[in-house]
Amino acid sequence: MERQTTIKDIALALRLSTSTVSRALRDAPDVGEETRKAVKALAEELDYQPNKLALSLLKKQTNTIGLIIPNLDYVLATMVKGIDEVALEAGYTVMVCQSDESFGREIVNTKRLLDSLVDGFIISVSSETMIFDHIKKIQQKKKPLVLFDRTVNSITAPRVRLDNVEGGRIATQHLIDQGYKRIALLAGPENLSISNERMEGYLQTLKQNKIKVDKNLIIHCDFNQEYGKMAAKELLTMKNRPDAIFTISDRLAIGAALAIKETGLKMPKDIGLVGFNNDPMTKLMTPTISSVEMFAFEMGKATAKIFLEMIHSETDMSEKEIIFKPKLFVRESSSRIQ
Amino acid sequence: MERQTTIKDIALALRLSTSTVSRALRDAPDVGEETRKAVKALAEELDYQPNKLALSLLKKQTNTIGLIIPNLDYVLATMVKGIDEVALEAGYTVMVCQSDESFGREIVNTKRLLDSLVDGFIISVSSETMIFDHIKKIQQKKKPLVLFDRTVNSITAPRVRLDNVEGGRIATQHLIDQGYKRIALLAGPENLSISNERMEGYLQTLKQNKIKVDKNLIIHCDFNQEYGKMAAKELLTMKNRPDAIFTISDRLAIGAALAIKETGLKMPKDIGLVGFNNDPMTKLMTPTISSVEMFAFEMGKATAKIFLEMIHSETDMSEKEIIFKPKLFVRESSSRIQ
DNA sequence: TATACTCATGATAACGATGCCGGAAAGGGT
DNA sequence: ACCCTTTCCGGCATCGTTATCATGAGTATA
Repeated sequence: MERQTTIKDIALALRLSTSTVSRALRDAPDVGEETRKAVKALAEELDYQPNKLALSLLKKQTNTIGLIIPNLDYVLATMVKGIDEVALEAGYTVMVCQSDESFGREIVNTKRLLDSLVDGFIISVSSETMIFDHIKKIQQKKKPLVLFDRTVNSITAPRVRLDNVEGGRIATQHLIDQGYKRIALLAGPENLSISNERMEGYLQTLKQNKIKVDKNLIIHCDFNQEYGKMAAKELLTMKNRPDAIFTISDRLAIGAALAIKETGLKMPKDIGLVGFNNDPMTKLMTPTISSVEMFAFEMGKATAKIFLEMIHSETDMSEKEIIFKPKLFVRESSSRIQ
Repeated sequence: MERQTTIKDIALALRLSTSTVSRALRDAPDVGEETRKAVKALAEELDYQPNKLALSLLKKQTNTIGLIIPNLDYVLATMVKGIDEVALEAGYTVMVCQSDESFGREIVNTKRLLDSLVDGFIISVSSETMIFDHIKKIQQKKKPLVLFDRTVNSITAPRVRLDNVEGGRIATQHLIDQGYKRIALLAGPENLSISNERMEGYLQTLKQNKIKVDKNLIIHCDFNQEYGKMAAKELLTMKNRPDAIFTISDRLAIGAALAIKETGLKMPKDIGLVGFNNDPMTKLMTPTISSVEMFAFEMGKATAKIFLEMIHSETDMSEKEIIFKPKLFVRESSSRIQ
C-alpha cells in the first residue's frame, strides 16, 4: 500500500506551514494569491487526496450510513438503489449489511456498524426480530435512525412505509369486484408488521363486503417461492377450495401461479390471483399476474431524504412518518369481468 | 450524537495515564493485576468502545473492503452473500456499490471508495466498461484488487471466475445429445467476457459436432427478461426457426420460456431450452428449465478468501486465478430422451 | 513618528489511540 | 551497602487534518 501524499509533503516542498497549505486548499480567505496557486498546482501534480479518516476523527462524522436489511430481493434491491442515489448525491456512502432474516446477524451487524462509527442507521428489520434492544442502543447513542418498509411500532423513530392496510384492501376489493367469493390469503411470517397490516386490509374488506372470514383460507409462510407453491397446493386441494388467492408478495404469487397451473386450473376463470410488489416477473408470466405496486425506488429515496434531514436539522423528527399509497396493477390473472 | 467514552475518560477517573489504560485493555503484559481489573471494570461500566477511526488513522488500515458490482440480481446477490460471510468472519466490513451497469457510476464509485480509504477492492465490471484507467489507478496506489465473475483480461490481478467456455460447451453438447439440430444462442452484451466465453463454448461445440454455425441464430441483448422474451419471439418467428435455445442467463431463459409458451410450442418436444445461473425460479417454472449452475455463493467465498490472502501475505498473487467448473442441471425443458 | 490596522503566515492543540523509551520502586544476589 | 533485574507505569511522539491564536511585515491614519 503506497504512502499517500499528505498536506505535510506539500508544506515541506513549498516551505510553508501545514496550516497555510490547508487553508489554500480549502480556499480560505486569508491566503496570498500566489501561494494558493502554487499549493493547488503541487497538490494536483502529486495527486493529493485529503485523508478522510483524519477528517472524520476531527469532525466526528464519517459521512457514512449504516443500512441493515433482511435480504436483497427485488423490492429491497430497488429500495437500496433509491437510498444509494440520494445518499451519494449528498456525499454519503452507504454500508449495506444483510441480516439474512436472522435476528442474531442483525444484532452483529448493528454492533459492527456502531463500532465503525457510521453517522446513523437506516433499518428494515428481519422477520425473526421481536426484541429491539439493539435498535434502542442506537438511539441511546443519539445516532439518527430511520425505519423503512418493515417498521416497528414499539420504536419511536421517523419511518417510511407503505399503507399496507390499504394495499390489502385494494387487492381484496378488486378480487371481490371481479366476482370471487372464497378468497384465500398467503400471508407472510406472523410477527412482521407488513404481513399483519396487509392481512388487516384483507380482513376489513371481507367484513365490509359481508363475507365471512374462513381461517382455513389464511396460511402464513416465509417469503419464498417454494413455500408459496406448497401453500397454494394445500389450498387448492381442500375439499372446499378458494376461488381466488391474494399473496402478500410476488415471490409467493409466482409460486402460487405455478401450483395453479399444475393443478390444471385456469386463471382468471377458475381462480383469481393477486400478488404484491409489482415485480417485473409478474408482467412476464402467462397469464400476467395482477400485483400491488409499492414504489420501492421512491420509498428508498424518501427514506434517505428523511435521514439527511435528520442529520442536518436539529428539530425532533421522531414522529415523522411518510406513508406511500399502493396502487393495484390489474393484469390477466384476476380480470374476469371486462 | 452522544460523546463516546474514551480511554482518556477512564484514565482520568482512575488517575492513570492513557498508556496504562490502553495496555490494560489490550491485555498487554506489563500491567498490574489490580489496575487491569479496575480498568476493565470501568470500561465495562462506561460501555467503552475503542474508536475505530483513531485506530485506522494510526494503523493505516480500515478493515473495509470496497465491492463494486454492476447490479444486484440473483447471482450477484448470492456472491455478495458469500463475500460478506467470509469478510465478516475475518473482521472486515464490505462497502457495496452498484454501478448499475454504468461506466460513469463505476468510476465515481471507485473514486469514492478510494477516497474513503478502503483497504482494497473486489470488482465485477459493468457491461459498459471498456476502459480501465480507474481500475489501474487502484493498482498504482498499491491497493489489493481481486476481480470476480466478469473479469478483465487486460488487467493483471488475481481473479475468480467460472469456466464459462466449459459452461457454454456442456449446455450446447447436452442439447445436441438430446437430438436438437438448430440451436440458437441468446448471448449477453457484446463486450462482456462472460458473454463471449459462453458463446465460445457454444461455437466450439457446434464445430466439434460438425454443425454449421448460423449467425442468424445468435442474438445479443442485455440481461433482462423482457429483452429475452422479445429476442426469443424474433427467433421463433423466423422462417427456419431453431429447435433449441441456449441462453446466457436465466433471466433471459425465463423470458424465452414465456415467449415459447405464447407461441404455442411445447418444451422439450418442439423446442429445447437451457439457461445459465441455476436461479431458483428455473425449478418453479412449468416446465422446469435446465440451467448451468455456477456456484455463486462458493465463488463469493473464494473471492473474499483470495482478497484476505492478498492483504495478509506479501507474495505476489497477481497471476492467481481460481476457475470454477460449471455443472448442468438437466430439467424438463430439454429432456427429450430418457 | 507613533499607533492602529490589515494581510499573510506560523505555531500549537486537538481528535482517540498506540508504541517506544525511560524511570521509580521493589526485590534479590553478592 | 551496592548493583542489577523486574515490575509497573508515565511521557512523548505519531497518524493527517483543522481551528484558534499569535506574530510579523507592511500600510494607512492621526
